[in-house]
Amino acid sequence: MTAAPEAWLDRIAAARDDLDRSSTAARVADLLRDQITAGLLVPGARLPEEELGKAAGVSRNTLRESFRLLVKERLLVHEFNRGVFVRTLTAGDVADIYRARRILECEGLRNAATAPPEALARLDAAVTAGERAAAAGDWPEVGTADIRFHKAIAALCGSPRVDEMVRHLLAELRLAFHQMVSPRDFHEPYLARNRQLVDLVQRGDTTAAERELRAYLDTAEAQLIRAYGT
Amino acid sequence: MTAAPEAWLDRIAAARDDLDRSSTAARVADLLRDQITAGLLVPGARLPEEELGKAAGVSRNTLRESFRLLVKERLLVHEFNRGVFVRTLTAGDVADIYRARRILECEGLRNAATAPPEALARLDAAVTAGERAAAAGDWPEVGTADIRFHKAIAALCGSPRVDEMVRHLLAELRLAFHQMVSPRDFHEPYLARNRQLVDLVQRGDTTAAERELRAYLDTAEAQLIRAYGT
DNA sequence: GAGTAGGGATTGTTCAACAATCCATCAATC
DNA sequence: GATTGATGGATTGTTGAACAATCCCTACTC
Repeated sequence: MTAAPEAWLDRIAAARDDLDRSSTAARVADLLRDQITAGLLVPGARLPEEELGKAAGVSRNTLRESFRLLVKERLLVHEFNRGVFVRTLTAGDVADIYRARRILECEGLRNAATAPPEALARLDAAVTAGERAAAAGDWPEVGTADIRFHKAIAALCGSPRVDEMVRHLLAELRLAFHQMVSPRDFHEPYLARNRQLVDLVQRGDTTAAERELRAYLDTAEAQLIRAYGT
Repeated sequence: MTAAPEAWLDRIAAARDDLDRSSTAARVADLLRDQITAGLLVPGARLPEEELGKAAGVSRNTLRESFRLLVKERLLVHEFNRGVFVRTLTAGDVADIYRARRILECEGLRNAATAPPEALARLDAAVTAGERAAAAGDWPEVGTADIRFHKAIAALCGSPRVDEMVRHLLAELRLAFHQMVSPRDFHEPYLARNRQLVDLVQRGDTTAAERELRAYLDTAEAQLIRAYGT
């Protein structure tokens, strides 16, 4: 016997939105977002309406709706009468993103004691996935697992709005990641620190965990800004 | 002699954006946002494309671009094939907004010690403006001064991204404010508490200030949710 | 009363057109 | 030689019309 008699109905209901219930503009935005976070669309690249619309198989108007969405997510910038471009982060942007991350992620750790067990489990799962990907030499996957880990930390706040903020912050940060020379050199040192962080949380020592997270973010920020040169 | 030889050039560059550099879609979005935050467009109201486009003097396509912006700001909701509506907050939404506010505003207070003096001055200015508006019986203005006060608290973080998050949170919250019966009854008790909060900050007692702010937000949230009934 | 077949109204999307703006190029001026 | 001015092509900004898809109300049937 499966769990509840209506479990499959719930699954259908949950997946309902993802089917047709979305406009083409939203789907094109998803497509572009994927290309950007995967690093295929590099910062500074221009997105011509006519050409891109033809490539995506949508009209200019629909494409422009997609652009508005991604501009609000700070992945694209819109220069009036000039077009839209993939955002290029300044060193100031990177600093501000880390400022916001420190606030939201540290708050997450402070709420670790009262967080539901499945939220804590997600922390461990993300770190484990990162370690496994590292063992397999799949460094891009290490990167996404790392991002999942930090989303899970912030999710300890238990706030959908905080979740969304962090999702946007980390998507933005990917714009900077792709200017790093080697994904491996950037991510490898953090594998052990992530594991240590989870251990501290599971041991209930949130104070030490927060101190460790701050140090973690400080060094990552410094490394990123150093690579930026700006 | 004026300061640097290029100082006026910098001023021009800084003011450059504010001129004509905005699309009609953005201007229409501003218009609608004003109507919503002023409470003239009530939650649940439907915004028909044809009719509204005619009223605003823009085409449907341009109007739809405006809609996308406001949907991302969570002031409108878009139901596929049904249209866009002014958002109606649930009790859960209100709770989540206050959860996020607690995080960001308390963090602001914790940074009060290292914040620049003009940021602290803005706190005092907002509270004073609220007191003056109350004396004049202008209760809507008391409300906007209160919002300015809380934006100033969060601004102590010194992060543009946090500023934007809080701006959106408070804009959303206005959707709930307008369901309150009397603006006066809602805002009046908080005038004295705001003043006390500023005093604590100026005295450097950020711990007491944070405690007071939490209590403040707790009661405001409870009051709002009680009025909601949901 | 429950179910169901129109059918009008609204949204989703495309297309074509034109004005406004940008940008590279070249010419003219001092 | 460097700055300014004019030219023209390319791209964006915005509009209007068109049509398919969908929703929702209504009238009808049983």
